[in-house]
Amino acid sequence: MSVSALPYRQHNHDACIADALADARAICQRQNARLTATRERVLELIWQSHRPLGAYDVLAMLAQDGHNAAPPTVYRALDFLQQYGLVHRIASLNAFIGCTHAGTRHQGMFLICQQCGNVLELSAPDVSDAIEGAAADVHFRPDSVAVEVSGYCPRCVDHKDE
Amino acid sequence: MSVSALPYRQHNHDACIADALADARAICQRQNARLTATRERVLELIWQSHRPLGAYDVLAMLAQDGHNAAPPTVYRALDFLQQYGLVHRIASLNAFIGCTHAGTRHQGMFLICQQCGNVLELSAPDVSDAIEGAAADVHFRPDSVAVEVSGYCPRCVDHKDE
DNA sequence: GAGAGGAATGTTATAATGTTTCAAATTCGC
DNA sequence: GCGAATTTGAAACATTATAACATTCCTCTC
Repeated sequence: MSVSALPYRQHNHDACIADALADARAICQRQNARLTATRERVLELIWQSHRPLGAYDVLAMLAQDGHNAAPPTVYRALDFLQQYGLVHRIASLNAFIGCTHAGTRHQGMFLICQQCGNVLELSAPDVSDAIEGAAADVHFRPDSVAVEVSGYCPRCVDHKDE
Repeated sequence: MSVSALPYRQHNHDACIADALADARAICQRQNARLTATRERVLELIWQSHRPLGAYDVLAMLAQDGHNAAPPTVYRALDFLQQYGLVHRIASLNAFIGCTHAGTRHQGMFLICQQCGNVLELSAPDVSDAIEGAAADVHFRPDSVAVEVSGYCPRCVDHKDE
């Protein structure tokens, strides 16, 4: 819950990882969910950066550990992590990213930088409200919402044409 | 531009198709874009329902026409249609749907019914504004926005537990 | 209306992403 | 420890998407 809000700013990323893992352990314990070694390792790998990772990227990194895993291993771990709100899947990228609001009730909005690939997850109540409102207007009942915004982060917007 | 706003309501769907094709022809002519036979046929197929179609679904339907096409044919046609705003890709479904706001400047929001599979595209200025605002707050410059809401349409919300 | 140049399509192969299935191992509650 | 349930392993397969290169078609110019 203590994670820096701005991935593209200088920060001690090891702290991001450590925080995320600590949060995950707490969340799983509270819900009697088993954060097994594989699952934890996958979460750690996902958190290596603020760039989303594909399932097969994770698979390759596991292979470097000497863990000779097959695709289902990774997908299962990712399913588990998603279920407990520890990672999100970015549909437009077929990739996964660590959740920066784990444990809190939220509906993510993702700002994806086309240049550097970093993704910032925002919790934007205004956006959620507007979506709920628009859905209610046509009597649609939302279940899950994905807001994925592709564009340029503050660092990259200036150097776009170089 | 004359298309019914509510896919799951009774309507003369042939009119949807005819309108969409007429709009497409006008839009392409205005921009000197070639709406070739294949492209038009793909658009027509996409419009067969208000449910999104996968590229390989389109491919299979083309095959029934006797058109022995390969995947690139379909993907190229879809790319073209997307480029001119005639279809949208729903990332969370890996599928494509006819645009109900073709020709107008808009940023779609998609309401996807988990039960019946119909998709309603809304043009929701409130949502767009909220997203732009939230992005601006963190100095992010949006380029393209995808809002995909999964849930239950009015028709299905009542019969959900049967 | 011949021919050059560009756009569109055909064709083959392959890459990337995700799932099914069943067996083996581990963990949990008793 | 023992049975049940959960988790993981392993092999095969399904689905979605692209690369690369050849060919055809269209348009424009002369």
